[in-house]
Amino acid sequence: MLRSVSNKLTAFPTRSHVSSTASSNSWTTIVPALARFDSIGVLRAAVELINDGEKPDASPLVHLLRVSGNYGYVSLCQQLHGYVIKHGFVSDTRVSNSLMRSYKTSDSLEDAHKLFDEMPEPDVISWNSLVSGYVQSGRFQEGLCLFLELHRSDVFPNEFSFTAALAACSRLRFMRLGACIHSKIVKLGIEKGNVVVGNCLIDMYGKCGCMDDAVLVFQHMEEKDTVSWNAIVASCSRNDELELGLWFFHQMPNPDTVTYNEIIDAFVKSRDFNNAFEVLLDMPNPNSSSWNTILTGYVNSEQSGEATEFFTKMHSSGVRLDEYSLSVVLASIATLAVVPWGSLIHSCALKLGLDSRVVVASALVDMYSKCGMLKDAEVIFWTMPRKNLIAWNAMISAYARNGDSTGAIKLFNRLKQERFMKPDRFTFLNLLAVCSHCEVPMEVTLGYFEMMVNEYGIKPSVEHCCSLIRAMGKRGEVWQAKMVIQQFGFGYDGVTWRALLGACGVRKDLKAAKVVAAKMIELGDADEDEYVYIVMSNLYAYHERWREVSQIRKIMRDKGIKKEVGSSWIQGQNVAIQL
DNA sequence: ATAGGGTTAG
Repeated sequence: MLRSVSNKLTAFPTRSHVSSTASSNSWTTIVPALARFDSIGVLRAAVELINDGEKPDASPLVHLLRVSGNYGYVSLCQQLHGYVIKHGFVSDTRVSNSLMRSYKTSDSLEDAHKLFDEMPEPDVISWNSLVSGYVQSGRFQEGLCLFLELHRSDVFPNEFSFTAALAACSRLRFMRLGACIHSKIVKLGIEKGNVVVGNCLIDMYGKCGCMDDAVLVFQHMEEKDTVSWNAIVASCSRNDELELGLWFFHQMPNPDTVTYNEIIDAFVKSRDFNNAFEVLLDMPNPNSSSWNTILTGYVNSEQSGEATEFFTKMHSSGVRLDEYSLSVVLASIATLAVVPWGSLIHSCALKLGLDSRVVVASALVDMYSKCGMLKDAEVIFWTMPRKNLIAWNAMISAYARNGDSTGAIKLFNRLKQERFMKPDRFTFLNLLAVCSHCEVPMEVTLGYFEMMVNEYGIKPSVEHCCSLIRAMGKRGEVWQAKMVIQQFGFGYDGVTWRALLGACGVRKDLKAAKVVAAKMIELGDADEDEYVYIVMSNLYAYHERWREVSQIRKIMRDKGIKKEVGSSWIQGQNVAIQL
């Protein structure tokens, strides 16, 4: 954690050649300046003051740490940490807590946790700071574990302790734990008189799908602020209660940009793009989010063409494009696989300086891989300054999609070596998919499946099992695959049989296919039926059983099933996005 | 001189 053993703070460029302004400064003038505004100039002066031998006490140090943390000067924070240790400030919880905050804001959560572990007597603020650090960086489970640990410690939690924990429950859809925390809050008498706690409760119930409880909390709040109203409107929109949401909206005293964005989102979720667009044009202060909401709506409802058109409109209207605008439009381009548009957005990202943001870079990896440009995806991935699990998964799925099982497995092994990074169900989904599609030995595939269940405690989903079934079926282990289907209780799920039938089709195993097809017809899912007929007619044709082929073709004609003509999705012309 | 912790939108 500590890199500097020098007595001087060197991380921050000081202006030693300039006639020192520091001599005229002192902590009495610097501290109020640091307190009033985060300025690099004042920070520089403070660092010079320390290097000139003026010893700060706790308060200036707290300010210094806050400002250097806000600017992301990790190295300076680390050197100040050294200073703090050397001059015996570690036992000062205020100083240590502000050090923790600096590490958090400069994305060094691990350093913050280490410091926390070294603190002799962490107080409730230290705990809250660390819990919220985990929650804010998306590590919800770890945050909740710490929160529960706080309850077992001798430190007494306060209202601040609950808000981050509730936020984590919201994101994880942990309704039962959230409700437990709610009852604890009521017991401690915190519920009334704290707006933020109430807001978190509304949000938690809303995100967990408990609309009624969200409304109850809202109605019982003695004091409501804009966030409370926004949270209840958001809960309505999330739970497809457009009318109720509008009802709250019309009662709201002072709607702000977030409120209007929620209303846009509510319309978008009910596929009412006209009203969404009308709100966007009528609202007082639309921002990037307002536009992004509609853009996301198009992508989510699989209207990629509309999405790219809308993006062009955003650009020509002078809307400030942010990392979300770019990542969403990249997702729509990825489904269209129009390479020139993708490159255009890539250069747009470079120009805006957003290309190394995790969401943008992950979207670029995904876009290039869906356009079949694996090498470009690799370059983006390896040049990312920070990678989260989504980025790793995007790259593994890039290999999987392009049939490179060696690449996928290699990258998976790299991921396993990463500290603080744990493969999740999506990682294994891609890994198992590539194993089932390529010539990966069955025992290797089974090994990953078992690793997922035993080592990482991930419950296999239908999709995971389908990959396993496909892998077995392709190797002629149809009966074993049938056992997997039964064993995991997916016997009534047409998708699993479909996977097996597909595998039989690959192996040209007519005998096994007939058994599986009969099972699928018995389940009677219309969409699956269609697939059965196509696979079976191809199989009969392969075995030159023309009588059966014409019988099946007749059934297909009667049912109006048509065979899609195979074609490539990659497009390479007609640049329609104008930037 | 003396400001370490919390919530809502894509």
